[in-house]
Amino acid sequence: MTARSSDDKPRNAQTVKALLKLRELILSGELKPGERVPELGIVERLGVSRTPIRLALVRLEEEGLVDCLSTGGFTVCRFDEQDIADAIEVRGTLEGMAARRAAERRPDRAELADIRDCVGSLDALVRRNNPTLDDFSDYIRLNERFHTLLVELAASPVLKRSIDRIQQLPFASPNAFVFVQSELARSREILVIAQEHHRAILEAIEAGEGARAESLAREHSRIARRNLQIALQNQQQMERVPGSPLIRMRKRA
Amino acid sequence: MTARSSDDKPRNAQTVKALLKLRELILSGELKPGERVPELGIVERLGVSRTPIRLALVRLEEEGLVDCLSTGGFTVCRFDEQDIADAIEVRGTLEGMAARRAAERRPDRAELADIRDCVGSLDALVRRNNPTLDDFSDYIRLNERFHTLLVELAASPVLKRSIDRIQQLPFASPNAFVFVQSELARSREILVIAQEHHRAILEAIEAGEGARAESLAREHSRIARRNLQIALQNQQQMERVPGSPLIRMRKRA
DNA sequence: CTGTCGATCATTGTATCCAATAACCGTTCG
DNA sequence: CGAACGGTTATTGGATACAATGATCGACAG
Repeated sequence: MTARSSDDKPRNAQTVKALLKLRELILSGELKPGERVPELGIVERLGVSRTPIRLALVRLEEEGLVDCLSTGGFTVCRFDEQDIADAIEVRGTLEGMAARRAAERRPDRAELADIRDCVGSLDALVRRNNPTLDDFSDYIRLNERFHTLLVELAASPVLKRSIDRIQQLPFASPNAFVFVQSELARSREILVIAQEHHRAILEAIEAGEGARAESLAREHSRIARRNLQIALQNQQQMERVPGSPLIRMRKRA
Repeated sequence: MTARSSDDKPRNAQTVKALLKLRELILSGELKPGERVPELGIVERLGVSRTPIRLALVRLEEEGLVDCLSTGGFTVCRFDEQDIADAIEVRGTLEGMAARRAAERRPDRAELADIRDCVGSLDALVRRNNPTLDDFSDYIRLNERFHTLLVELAASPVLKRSIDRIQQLPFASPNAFVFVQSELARSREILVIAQEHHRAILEAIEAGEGARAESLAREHSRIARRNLQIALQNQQQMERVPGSPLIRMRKRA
């Protein structure tokens, strides 16, 4: 989609701009859930003609961020707590399948080099007694890398695509709720547990233990579920979840 | 997407036409894997202007049937045997999650009525000693219904959407390989086994046995995997697989 | 013969316009 | 007050035109 020609400017630069900006308007809450996306308003706002905007909206619909109306046009989608939890679980289920497939493939030394390095780096990070904000930043980067490498080890384009697609929902990504950990009194402990999962998943893959790898990867996604529950008790944290304006909070009786 | 106004003609009738026709051209092999989709050629062929065609192509890209080129435009995707097997497995994994979630929800009598009827109808069908072609037709309809109802019982829009998306690949649908069974000498036996799975999945859901339901649903998708293997030995059968022109057959050395 | 360059043509992305239809508002009636 | 209707305005889908760029072909040089 970000089709790039030789000078690195996409051939469809206006469509890319429309897509990025629209996504931003939606995720920031400027375009509110349930409201119609006003094409002409976006035209004025972005300085792009309607055509690329309409192409971008079709893509955003496939991402799950907008729905089309029977009368024409699009509205911004809304998600509730259950949707978030389910998205995390779908990701965990598919990553579980990726871990199992990775183990079943019996990857060789060269294939495992990157993920071993990554787990080693995560280990060194987690071993620090008082994690700084920089440490947390590094953790987020390496965590994402671990998940990416895990999926690549499964060597299945179809599976990767399915995982990428659920992760188009911003709150479904592996790092979506990691920030919650950084604010807990026992934040280091949770890092320790998460890293134990990473390490054990790698170990299971190395040993060709598919069922173990799958179970561990699915349990690993439970950390995000736990963080979701924590964030739900804290409005300020919930506001920091990627895509939070799309999330309808349950009314307090 | 098929946004329909009050008189049942979609407001975007040209875009729908373009989408349906393009999909057909791709799945029938008229637009060949690896080849560029010629917009103007499609304009002439369908009698639709370029705008709806381009909107349809973006949707087909999200379906996985076309890829965009860095130089602009789209090419038809190609899949190999591993992609098919993986698509079936992703579907099975997600349907496994659906079955587990359905069981965990403890649905009441009313919620289970439809799927019970469906399983009952499948039972009556499978009990016949010599299945006719009409029987097979009914089987296909009821089989699809079973899978649809199963996913609905999970009561998760996010999960349903993930399953719908993998099923956009034609060879990943629950019925994609059922025809292979109709041509086997022991075709009734395979129906019996498949129906045992349906029945047991329902039983597990009724009993709230999530792990059992999940395992059964995943094993159930293995029937399609088996039929894939059978079809791979038989060029004529392989040609009848939905989307077969997209599939690159392995060269015989 | 092969590679490079330039010209031409075909294709695609985008902007703009037109027409259809949905939404909104005001008025009237029960 | 609420519902129905009609008129007006706004919005969206589709068609078309224009410009940019990629692909192709022929000529020339090494």
